[in-house]
Amino acid sequence: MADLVYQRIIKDLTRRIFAGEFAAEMKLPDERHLSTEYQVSRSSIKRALALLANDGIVFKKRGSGTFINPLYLENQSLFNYEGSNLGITDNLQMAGKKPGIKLLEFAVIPATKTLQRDLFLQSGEFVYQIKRLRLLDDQPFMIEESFIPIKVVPELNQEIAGHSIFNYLQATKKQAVTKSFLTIGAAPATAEDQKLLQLKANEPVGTMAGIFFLDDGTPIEYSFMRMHYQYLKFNSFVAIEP
Amino acid sequence: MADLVYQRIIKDLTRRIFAGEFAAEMKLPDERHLSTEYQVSRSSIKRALALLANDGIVFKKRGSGTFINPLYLENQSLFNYEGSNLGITDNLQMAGKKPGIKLLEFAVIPATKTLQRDLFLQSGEFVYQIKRLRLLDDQPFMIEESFIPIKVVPELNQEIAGHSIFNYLQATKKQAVTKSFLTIGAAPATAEDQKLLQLKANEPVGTMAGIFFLDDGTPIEYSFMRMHYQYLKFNSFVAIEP
DNA sequence: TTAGTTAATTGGGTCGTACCAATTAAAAAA
DNA sequence: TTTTTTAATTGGTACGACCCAATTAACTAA
Repeated sequence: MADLVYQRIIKDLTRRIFAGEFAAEMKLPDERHLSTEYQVSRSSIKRALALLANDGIVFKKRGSGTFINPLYLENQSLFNYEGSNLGITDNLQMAGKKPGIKLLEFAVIPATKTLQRDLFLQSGEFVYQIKRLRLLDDQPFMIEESFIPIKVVPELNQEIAGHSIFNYLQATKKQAVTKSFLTIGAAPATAEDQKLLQLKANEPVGTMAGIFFLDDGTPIEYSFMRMHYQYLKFNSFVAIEP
Repeated sequence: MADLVYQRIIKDLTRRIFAGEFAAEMKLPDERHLSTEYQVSRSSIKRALALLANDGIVFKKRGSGTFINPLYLENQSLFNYEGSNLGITDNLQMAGKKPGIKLLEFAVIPATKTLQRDLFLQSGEFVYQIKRLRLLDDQPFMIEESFIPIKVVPELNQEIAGHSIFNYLQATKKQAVTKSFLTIGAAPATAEDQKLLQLKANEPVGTMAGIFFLDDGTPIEYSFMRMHYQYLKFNSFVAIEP
């Protein structure tokens, strides 16, 4: 993973940032200095910094320097899309917790109108309906209901659904889920939410609904997630062109 | 705008894509061909294509080519972020509702340690503390507490704070807010939330905390927002590198 | 024909140079 | 001292060279 120069730089700079090495000035050394320090070209440094800036970890001011985004230090996102997959399982491992999955339901149903549109299916096609409870260190935190077209993984079964489906796809078909379109929201907890997520009466759930795509643009899954509100920390860096 | 090479390429390629020039194969010419065609270096072509891929307009497959994302042609609005400003007011106008602002508090306070760090202020600098209730069609939906450095807009007063500050900045200083770093979450409603937002006992609030930046990277505002949960709908297109 | 191998195609990564543009620091002038 | 001018600093853009890696097309052998 870190065999590429710019990825190595990103990894190390991120580590140093979170270790507080630049906390005094909240500013990174200039590009030319980093270039000689890491013994790589300035181009590679620029590439690494550009990606860090794109994630909102740092931001650059021409003529002034590259500065650390202080908010990023505070809120290390639960859904910190690093690595090679967008799946929940993978990202939570990075948070240092042990992810778990409890399969609640597993069925095959005809795709509804909405699913046909969202997953680009023809009328009459079928999808898996998979309801799972996600755990962190054996503590439930999210209810996930997923719909996956049968034609994508005809061999899917309860055994596979008990683990990370994205990991299975990547292992067997070498197809990584690299894009997603999500809608984040909040809602009062239902009775089921309260029971499964161990919520008190007035505690809400965070919701995430969205489509996941393979690298080639194929929509592969529609998911609706309800999670313990304390676990919904979604960081977003938005930049629009002037 | 289009005086830069890669921006010129992006603009022209986008035009050609939507004109259907490549609709037959849904594939762009290879990078080396584009390089000679546009009489620019392959590096610039790569840069342009990388940005197009980043927006989900095309996707690249090593060894195969650069392909047009059919989803983008079919449902452009899904991926597009329109507008020239990030402010709440502006975006909600698009939803067709009439935005309103009720000023709750307006004060000048010394920047706290956290604010000093988040807004890159020196010790001893002052900020406006502005608490506002946001309305849509005269219906309250969000409590917003903002902190803006005095030095950015020394002339700010209660009159101005009663309207969109971002619009004021753009109108008077020609400085648009083009970047933001937000953390989205959910929380149970406090007594104040319930009163101001007319929430029932078990109904939660959505929270958004973040920094807003000018185009040049200057942090201009730290905001903490608590909104009626039905109004928290945050769309996010995430793509990671394979 | 089929299966396996090789070559060509195509995007990816790295390096280094050159110059530009915005900011800041230093120096000079008022 | 204050203001203005100049120089140094720092990120931005562009170019082109070189090689790598994944895919596809062409070729070869069974």
